[in-house]
Amino acid sequence: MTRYTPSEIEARWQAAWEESAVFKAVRSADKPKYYVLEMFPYPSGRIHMGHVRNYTMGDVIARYKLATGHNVLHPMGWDAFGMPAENAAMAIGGHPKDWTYGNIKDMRDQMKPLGLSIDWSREFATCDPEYYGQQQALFLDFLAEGLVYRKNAIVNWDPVDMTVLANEQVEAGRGWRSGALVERRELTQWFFKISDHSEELLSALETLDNWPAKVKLMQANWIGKSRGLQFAFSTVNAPEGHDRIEVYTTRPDTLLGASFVGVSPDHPLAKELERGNPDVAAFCAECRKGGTTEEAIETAEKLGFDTGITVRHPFDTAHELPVYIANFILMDYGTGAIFGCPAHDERDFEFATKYGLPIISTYLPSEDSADVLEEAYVPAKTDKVFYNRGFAGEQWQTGSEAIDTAIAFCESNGVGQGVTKFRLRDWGLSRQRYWGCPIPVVHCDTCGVVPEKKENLPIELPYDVSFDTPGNPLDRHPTWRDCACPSCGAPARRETDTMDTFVDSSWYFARFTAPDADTPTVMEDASYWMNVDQYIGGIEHAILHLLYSRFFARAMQITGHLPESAVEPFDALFTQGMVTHEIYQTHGRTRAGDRRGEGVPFTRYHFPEEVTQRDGKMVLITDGTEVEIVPSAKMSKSKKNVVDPLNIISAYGADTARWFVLSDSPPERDVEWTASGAEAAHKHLSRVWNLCDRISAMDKDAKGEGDDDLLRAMHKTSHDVTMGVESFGFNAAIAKLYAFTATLQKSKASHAAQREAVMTLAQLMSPMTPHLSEDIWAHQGGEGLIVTAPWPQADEAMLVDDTVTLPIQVNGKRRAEIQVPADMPKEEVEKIALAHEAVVRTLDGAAPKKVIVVPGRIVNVVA
RNA sequence: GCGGGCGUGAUGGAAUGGUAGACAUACCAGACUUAAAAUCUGUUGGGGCGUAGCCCCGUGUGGGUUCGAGUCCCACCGCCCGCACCA
Repeated sequence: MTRYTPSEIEARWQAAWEESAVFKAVRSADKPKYYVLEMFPYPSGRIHMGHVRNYTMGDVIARYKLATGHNVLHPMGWDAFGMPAENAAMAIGGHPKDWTYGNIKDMRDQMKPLGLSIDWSREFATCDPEYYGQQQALFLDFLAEGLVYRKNAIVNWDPVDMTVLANEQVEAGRGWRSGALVERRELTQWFFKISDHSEELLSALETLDNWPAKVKLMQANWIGKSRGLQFAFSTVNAPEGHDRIEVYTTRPDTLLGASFVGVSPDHPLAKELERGNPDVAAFCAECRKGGTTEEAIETAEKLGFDTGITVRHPFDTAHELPVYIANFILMDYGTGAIFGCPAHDERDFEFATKYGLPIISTYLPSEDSADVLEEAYVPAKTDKVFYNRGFAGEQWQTGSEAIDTAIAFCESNGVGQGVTKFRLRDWGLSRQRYWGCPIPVVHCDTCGVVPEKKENLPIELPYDVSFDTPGNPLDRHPTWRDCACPSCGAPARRETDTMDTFVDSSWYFARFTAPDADTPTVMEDASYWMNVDQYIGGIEHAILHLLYSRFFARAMQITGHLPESAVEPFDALFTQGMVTHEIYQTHGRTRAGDRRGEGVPFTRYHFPEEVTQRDGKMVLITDGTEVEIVPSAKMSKSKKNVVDPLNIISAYGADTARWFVLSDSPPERDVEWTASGAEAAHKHLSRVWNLCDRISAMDKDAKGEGDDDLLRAMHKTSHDVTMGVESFGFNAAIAKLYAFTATLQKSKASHAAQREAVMTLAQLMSPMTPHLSEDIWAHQGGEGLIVTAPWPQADEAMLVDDTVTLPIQVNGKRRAEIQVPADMPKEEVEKIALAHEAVVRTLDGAAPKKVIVVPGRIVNVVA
């Protein structure tokens, strides 16, 4: 008997696949195409279990589609620009380019042993000039089309990374990567006009039937559509040029409940007043300070400054309202000014109470409700309420109805107009960094901003830069920075900002369809391969990456780089869970002389390979100290709860790692990596291997028993596994494979039947454990490679048994079961069921009222 | 606050409205072995009885729809995630 030695067989079959070029994607008309893509990795230098899980899922789909007769495109690349490369250069010296390409080589070497069905001939990195040069070409086309523009803007400035961040990259007031508190700065920046597509990006979400509802919802919330009324208050005693204050409201039905007008500290009126009044200036400065931190937002008191200015109510010009500068009003939402309706808004209520402003209700729960409110009355917009100060529509109506009628009324009476606003703002793409795609424009004193000529692309990054001073090295690089104006030829200055790395990942999926083309895409290839049929990645990209990619697909369609059919580039999206692990920790106290002081408690973390189980406790291998176990959490280097895929591959083989990451949990949920689970996966693969050996050694002519049962089980397994793979039910599919393996192990069937069974088992396992499957296939004399063998078809006739076991319920409780032929008529089943001893006993002489027979399923007797 | 999701054995989790707990882990018992490892076999939701068997209870809690509910509906409790001074 031979032994299952993955290291040997895995290398052998990987070589065989490479030699036969089975994974090379070929365009041809004879087969349907299938494009499966996993979100490409950042080349940090090491693969982790999350990568293994992500790519294994994609691989299962890709191999399954290959076996079911598709032309499969399954590419891999590198999201290679970004700050870690510069940080590494600053920390350890060296050059971002060398660091990045070194990491790519390392990671490719670590990834190849996984045996993924990737067409490596299409590989590229976003830092390849051949890629980012085409990105620059795209940028120029977008510029010509008005999809990208330049403006002065208040931007989020990350003081640690010394760069600008998009709103999407600010999390709770901190930079998404550095964690530093974000500051406001005013700079001239490049922007993609994504906001022009807000409506489109929102409404098209409805067409994405195979996207998780959660992701669609998150995008919808992010785009943030609201319908409301925009109108102006005329001011009474405001400075010149401020005779009107534009406000936006989503609740125009509460207009008669207005008791004050509030403007943002960044509103032009506030800024005007600030210049002439030190008190206003002091107040505004106070508001701007630290206003972006989460704590500040949660705890900040509503602060207001009475400007002394008043405005006239549009419906009653004799009625004047005070104008406050208020800290809770955001300049970049709506018009930066609101009217306050304390009766129906908690925030306004708090403000009004504090500053002694009137609280005027416009609607109440009922006609006889008291008109003095103790707190803001804020019912759901779908609730019907009584409008005691309504001005349009019925007295009794829902908030939604009232809003619609109020907008119509205001429009026809010349008080503003109904407008739709979006929360989504334009995407600022300028970054003051070196390691990114240079923005291909030139600043000329006479011509202004001049696009670079396409024939000069790519504008390559210079290699000779240094990172010894903070800021952008391109700014300090005269020979690169200084150039001739593409328009007039006079000395000019290259744009030294580079593009946000999210640009790089917003079209890579399209580039994979023609990775070597000297245009961004080739329409013929894009038309054939697009869309991505199945996209797989982490939920953390639910908003940013996916929204930007959807915008890019539209922009590329407008500029003729993608067919119209590709405006939604990802037909199906799957967001997979993380790989988690228990955390092992012990506690200690610092010794004398520690810089933290003496006797300070601290936590020590231990790698999984440093602990072992002894007498039912987890202890340190070195000295037997018991460790505290913290429940499973995302693998993280700092907590040391990591398992290196390379160690698993060398200990058990890639097939074991692949099998295990899919086996224990549904793919969308987190999976906990456990040593015993990995062990079990490996044992199972060994069992299958031994099974194959045993069958090979059988007497070829021996008669067996139970051939039919075995083959029925085989067909059922084929059916169940196929359903599982099709619906991302990998864990359930694997359970069926475990069960079938046990059946086969116990089988006494003939050699022919067992051989067929083990070959089918190998095929059904092949998307998960491709190397082992190839080996079994070869051992059993299978034709060609298993990867190209057609997927097993379950024979419908073999899925139904001749006899079935029917449970019999009496009043919904199971009382007995009977074996009957599958095709027995209902009446006869009913007769047998009612005659059953247990049924008779339970009925106790009572006549059944009704008998429900669900063929092949169940019998229920209603007494 | 708004929006969404989830609650099933010791654990991860199965279950087109049709026998709840598949499969795996863990535990326990047994076989093989001088012994251990490995391997194999078996048991394991709770309770009860007259114990080849049968009965009762059981999918967070309480209701409802249904011949039949883990699954559908309502309310509540708990946990998780996303968004958030958004006018």
